[in-house]
Amino acid sequence: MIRRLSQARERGIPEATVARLPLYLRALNGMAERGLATVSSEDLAVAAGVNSAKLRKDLSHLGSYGTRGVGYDVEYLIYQISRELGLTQDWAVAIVGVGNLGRALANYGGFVSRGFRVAALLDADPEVVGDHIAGLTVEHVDELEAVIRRRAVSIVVLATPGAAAQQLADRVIAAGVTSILNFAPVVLAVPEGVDIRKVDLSIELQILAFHEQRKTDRMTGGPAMAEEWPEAVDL
Amino acid sequence: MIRRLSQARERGIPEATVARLPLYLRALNGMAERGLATVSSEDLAVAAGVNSAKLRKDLSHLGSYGTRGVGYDVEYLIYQISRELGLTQDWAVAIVGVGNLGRALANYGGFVSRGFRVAALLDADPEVVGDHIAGLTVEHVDELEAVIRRRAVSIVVLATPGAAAQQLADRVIAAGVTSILNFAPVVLAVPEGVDIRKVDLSIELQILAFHEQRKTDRMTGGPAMAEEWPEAVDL
DNA sequence: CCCACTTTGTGCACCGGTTCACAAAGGGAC
DNA sequence: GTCCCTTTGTGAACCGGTGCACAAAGTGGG
Repeated sequence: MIRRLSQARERGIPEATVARLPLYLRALNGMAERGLATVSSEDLAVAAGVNSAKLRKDLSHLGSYGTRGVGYDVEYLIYQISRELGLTQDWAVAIVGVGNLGRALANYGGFVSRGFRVAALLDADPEVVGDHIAGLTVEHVDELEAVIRRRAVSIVVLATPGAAAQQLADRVIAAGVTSILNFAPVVLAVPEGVDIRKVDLSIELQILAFHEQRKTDRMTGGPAMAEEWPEAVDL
Repeated sequence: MIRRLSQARERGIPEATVARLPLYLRALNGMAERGLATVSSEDLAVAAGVNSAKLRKDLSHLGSYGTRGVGYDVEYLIYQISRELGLTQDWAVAIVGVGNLGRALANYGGFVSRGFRVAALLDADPEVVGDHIAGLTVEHVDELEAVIRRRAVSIVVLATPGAAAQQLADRVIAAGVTSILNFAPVVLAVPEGVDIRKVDLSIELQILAFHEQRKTDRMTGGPAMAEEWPEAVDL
């Protein structure tokens, strides 16, 4: 991949920084609503739950948008971060799978607020097709490719059972989509150039359980040598 | 914090490894269902979507459970990972906030499957309290502390609007809960020793949008020097 | 204009995590 | 028992990201 860019400033923003920009944006929007004109890195960092040095380094990757001795202009910084994240344009999102989760996502206000527009709902169940949810009519998943093209969908949210996810991912990718948010509990195989993000409720709970166990173990005096495969269990 | 453990093997499992163990577990369960007795690090790594060296190093933190020249015993490894994650015990989970998302979570099968049991649903809306969802009756959030104690809840899922989340977090922590899965779009402040995990749909979409913009920019020849605050916008 | 004060932007040391590459260990054939 | 093949477990180099600490830059008061 060629790395030559016309900009003098190299535009390689670290992934970890990108993941935090939405956090800063949210904190800044709260501040703008409360009428603050400027904010220091220290205050913004506290509001976003990070340390101030990290915040300053993150922002420095976008450019030099602060004023020493003063801080950052709230509105200006909101604009710069929004632009960097691509939220100044509007993104058509299709939700595939209109079960409990798909419905929740369709009705979730947080989507619409910032540049995202739910443009289509699709499902395979004839029982569900035709339902009206969040101002949209559920379409049959057979129409997937046509809908993606017609509505200029660029981001697809997969909220289907695990078994269907890979096949659907293949189809949306074939239809030209390169950004997928996957809620199905499977590891999707995708070609180079396609971005997948995964949200897995069950994994999050398991991570919590690990730490919870660790905490209670500590109080009750450790795992009591339970290192071995118990006799009772059958290999 | 005292770091003396009776075990010879130091039990400090890296956070990154903990986050992948559920992935391995899922892949292994699939293999067990298909009747595989043993699996090599290479095959398991492919199924989990990681590289095999990483997989082996991850598993080595749990102990030396493989056989050189052969691979890992599927059932045995399932047991070891489950035990490490604390899934051999059952965890009572309370879901606070029974809106669209809370309902979806309550009905989500993936919870129950592995050691987790939804033990309570709570909401502030009198309209919702008393509803029967997934075999449970929604209780009023005033009962929060009593319910946590009575049902021995150790993990709380917050699926409320952002405005209510911090206050509710404070209450569940005061009631003795130290593991929280937060879906509300706010940064929660919590004391030392409390584990928070956050799932934020809007942030995931924004990260996708960033990369999507980057990809389309590349095709259309870059951001065309759009570095400056446009004249039209009012500071 | 100059000085004291505030706050940004960043060089640098550090740290956790990833990857490579290989020695060690076990299995199976003969 | 010996040899060859497979696959694990891990030392070591590497890499991205974090946090400290400070110089540079700007503000406001006198």
